[in-house]
Amino acid sequence: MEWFRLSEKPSISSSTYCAVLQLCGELKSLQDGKEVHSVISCNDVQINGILGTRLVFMYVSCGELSQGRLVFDQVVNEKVFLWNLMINEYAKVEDFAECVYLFQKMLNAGIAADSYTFSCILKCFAASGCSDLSLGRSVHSFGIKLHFNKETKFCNILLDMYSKCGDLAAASRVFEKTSERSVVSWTSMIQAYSRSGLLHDAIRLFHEMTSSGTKPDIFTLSAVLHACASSGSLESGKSVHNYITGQGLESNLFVCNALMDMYAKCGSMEDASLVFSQMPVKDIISWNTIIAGYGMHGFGKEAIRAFEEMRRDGIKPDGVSFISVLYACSHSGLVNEGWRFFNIMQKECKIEPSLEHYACMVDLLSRSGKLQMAYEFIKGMPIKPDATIWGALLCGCRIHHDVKLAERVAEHVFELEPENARYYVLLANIYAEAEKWEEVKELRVKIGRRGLKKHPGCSWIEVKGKVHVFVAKDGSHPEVRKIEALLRKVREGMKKEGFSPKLRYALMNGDDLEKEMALCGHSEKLAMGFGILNLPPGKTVRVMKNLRVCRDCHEMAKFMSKTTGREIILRDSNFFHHFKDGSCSCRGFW
DNA sequence: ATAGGGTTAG
Repeated sequence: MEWFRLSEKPSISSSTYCAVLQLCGELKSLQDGKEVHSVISCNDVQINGILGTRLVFMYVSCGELSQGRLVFDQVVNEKVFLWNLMINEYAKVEDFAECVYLFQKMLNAGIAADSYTFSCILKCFAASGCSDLSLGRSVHSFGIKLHFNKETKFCNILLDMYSKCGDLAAASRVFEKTSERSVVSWTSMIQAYSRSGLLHDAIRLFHEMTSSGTKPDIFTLSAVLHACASSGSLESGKSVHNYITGQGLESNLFVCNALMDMYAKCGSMEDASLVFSQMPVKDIISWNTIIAGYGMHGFGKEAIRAFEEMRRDGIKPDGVSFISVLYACSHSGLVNEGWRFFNIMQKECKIEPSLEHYACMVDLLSRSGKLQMAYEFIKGMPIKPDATIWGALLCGCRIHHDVKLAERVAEHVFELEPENARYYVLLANIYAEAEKWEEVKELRVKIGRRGLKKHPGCSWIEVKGKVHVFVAKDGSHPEVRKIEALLRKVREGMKKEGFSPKLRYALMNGDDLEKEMALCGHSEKLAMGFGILNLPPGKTVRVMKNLRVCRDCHEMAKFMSKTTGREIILRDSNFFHHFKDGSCSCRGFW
């Protein structure tokens, strides 16, 4: 710039301006860039396509998209590169409409799009997760006409676009047709299965990939570990871990973070903390993952200890760290500690609490029975509470059987999210547990009228590498008779020791025997029974469930852990229960 | 001269 300022302006050639602008763009110095632009204007230098491109590049690199667009509109541009530059910028800020507009304008101007143009526009489709896929499809077929489907990169971005827009079948077709699959193709397809909830297909594809000779990289490993984590397949996760060690990637930061998360979500905090302790370098995500892991398992004290250790290590907690530690407090009933962190966050760390933080606090208060205080807390929030905030209080009302307050809270929830079946089901359960059958019926009608669907309860367990799925009241599993016989025996044993079935959780109107039968059909009981019958003696029974665990099942699990001498680890939609010697790690806070 | 996939909380 010094040299530029001193030089005789009229003698500077266009290509020199280009070089200087290029530099300004790369250094992101808008001030200098603007100065060069004004010199160009003052000296009446003609802004041709080449110089215009540099100007646009300089502005967009400095984050001045609208300035860049002004220049773009002024210059005559016949080069595809400049159009790509512009389209890519709009794709980055997810301005879907502008991307499409420029794309069409470009075609009208007779400029031939290249594969990069397509990748920019498809990236924008993917980012917006567009519900209407017809545009994406037409861009796809247009790309085929130009034979871009021979290019692996083009296919990969297409695959990703379909996957992010929720069309798994189309994504899979693209994958099948990709002739030269790269590691990115495989990773994207694994991710596509994972996104659609087909976690075991994701894991299967990973094994297919390794046997096909394509070597997974850290992106692939993170993706497959995430699939293991979501499905809770500890055995699959361990086999991936073995692969990682074999490749010498066991010290990689990303891989370790994903590994820890996998172990935590598969119910093994021992393995998670082992990975954590052996990491040579830890970042904030590593710490947040371990804190959240302890929280999920009801190890509140350990979560707090990790949080303090992180601060001693000189890592500044971020918003997620506080969500994790508050969540841990709430699942361990540590109300005072929770308040303390909520204050530290604001006063010491200067972090403005977000909706998630408020949700944690409402959860903390209402879970521990301070329902009225939680209500006042919501009323005093400086930002507008959303459905999850009121939903947390509604959950608390269920735990503490407060029907009156639940009705008031539900009004807020239904107003904010009228289409979410979860909340209607939650209120219906509160009514059912209070035996208010008329109200239950009314709500069921309401759910039906709105065309909403309740997710059926479903549990699964891994035995010898195979996943066995149980759905409530579903007798299709070949061993269901044997399981039921076992459960009946357990129930008799419980009754002898004075544990009566928690009939209010049968959620149905009927006589006691009917209720007891309904409770016995719960999917988590079936899965636990199957595990006890089929796993070698002494081996921990690990069961996953898609919804919250039922209270009666919780009692039975405690009892079974005592009579069989086994540990039972049960993962529900947001928490782990460790049953051992007749008690549970959650100590009632869930 | 430009490019594609991944890890935490809810």
